[in-house]
Formats: sequence, C-alpha cells, structure tokens
Amino acid sequence: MSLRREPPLRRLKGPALREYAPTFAALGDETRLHLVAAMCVGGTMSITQLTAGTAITRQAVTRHLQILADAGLVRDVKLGRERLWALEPTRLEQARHSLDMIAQQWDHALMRLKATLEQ
Amino acid sequence: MSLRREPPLRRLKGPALREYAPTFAALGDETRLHLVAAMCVGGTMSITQLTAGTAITRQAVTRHLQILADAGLVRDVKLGRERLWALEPTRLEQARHSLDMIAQQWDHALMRLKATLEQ
DNA sequence: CCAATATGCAACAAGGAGGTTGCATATGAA
DNA sequence: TTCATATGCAACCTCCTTGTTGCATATTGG
Repeated sequence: MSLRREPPLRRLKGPALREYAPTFAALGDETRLHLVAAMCVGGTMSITQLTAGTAITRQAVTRHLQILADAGLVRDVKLGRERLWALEPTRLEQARHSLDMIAQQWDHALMRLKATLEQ
Repeated sequence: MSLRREPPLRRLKGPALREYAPTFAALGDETRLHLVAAMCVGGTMSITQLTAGTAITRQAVTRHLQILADAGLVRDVKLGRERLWALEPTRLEQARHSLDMIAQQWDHALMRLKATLEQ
C-alpha cells in the first residue's frame, strides 16, 4: 500500500479549506445556529432581543455573538445604548461554496476511479 | 422596542436548522477538514494512510473519523485487517443546502425591509 | 436629577474536546 | 508457525468551551 502524500486540495478560489474551520466551528453550536436563524428572520436585533429567544443569560449570548463575529458571520453596530447585530451573508456564502468544492472534487475523483476501472 | 418572539425558521425541506449543529461542529476542526480533503482527493483510504498526512497519532485520527462518521459525513468499510474510509457526500450536500436557505431567508428579509421603507 | 434599561467585564466552575501512552487483538506474509 | 502490520480499547492529562454570578458603566426617559 503506497503511503503517498496527498496534495493539499488547492482548488478553492478563496481561502484554503482549513481556514474554514473557525467558520464551521462557529456554526457548530445549536445556540449559535438559533441566533443566526433569529437574525435571519428578525433582521437587525439587539442583544436583549436575541437573548429573549434563548434559555441562557445575556452574557452567554454576547459571547456567542462574539464568536460568530470572529468567524465573520455577523456584524454589529452600536446605536445609543444598544448594540445591534445583523447577519453577514458573505462569509456564509464562502462557506457554502467551500462545501460545493468538496463535493465537486469528490465527484471528480469518482469519475477518475471509474475511468481507471474501465481501462 | 418590541421583544417579539422570533418564529423558529421553518423553511428547510430536510432536518431543522438546529440539527445541523453536529455536522458543522464536525467540520469545525482543522484536522478533520484535512481528513475530508484527503479522502476527497485520495478516494477510499485506510486509517494508516490518513494518519500519514497529519502530525497526530493514529488513535487520535481514529477518533476524528468517528466524529465525522457520527455526523454522517464519512462511511467506513472493513476489508481484511484494514478499515477503509470514504466521503459521504449526501450529508455534505444537505449542509450546503442549509446554508443556502439561511442566505435566501436573509435576502428575503432585506427585500421586505426595503418594501417597508419605500411604503 | 433619578430610575430603569442595555450593555461590558471579570472571576469562577463544570464538562467536553483533543491528544497521548500502553497494551490487546486480528490479519497478512514469509 | 512466526513476525510484522493494522487496528481497537481504555486510562489519563490538559486546555478550551460554555455557562454562571456579581458588579461596573453608559444612555434614555420622566
């Protein structure tokens, strides 16, 4: 069995695949998915508003929002004494595209395998 | 400011959005993304082969593969003394679709906002 | 001005995630 | 058979994540 090194999968137009780990990790939490969904439906929302839809404290929600922001998935604006949060669909789109690339690469590999077998 | 409860975002055809949390969490790790990429390029690979592309032990790779399997992202077959792993693109496609739904919902919300403002 | 509201910040605890080592077991090859 | 290879399993350690509580600060409204 040949332990050949696999090439680093360089067909993504944007960042390398590994760099999406923080993005997917940010989406990999029920509470944060709920927050994303809430902003999706409710548009721009304050921390207190977002907390109302959960069973955890406002401080915990703040930290979830910060994680989403670090991943580039949401954006915040201070307005008076409030801090309003909204979705940032660009990174979401990039993540979606990265999954596309994986699936495409996989299909391509399958076709190559088929061609090899038919040879 | 009205603390209205947001509705639970029920426009996904498959599982509810929250149920994708384990899937995204599985993708939210550099090592596992690397494994996915390796299988993507290399097709069906054994644990030892997959370990060769990382800096961690075989046992750690095994656990990462188990996490990916629990998320439905990979599938394994025993063959002799080897255990071969391969990508399972179906769940990947579902995850991609869920991101699509979020983006679409968001765009829809933006249009509604625009319509409200122009009223 | 004063009280209520909205948020920020920090310390702390519990649990899970990710990694290692050590050893047992199964299978292939010589 | 006998040795090397491929994998399974479990104990253990460390650090990060997620949540809490308590208190400080800033803004708004009456």
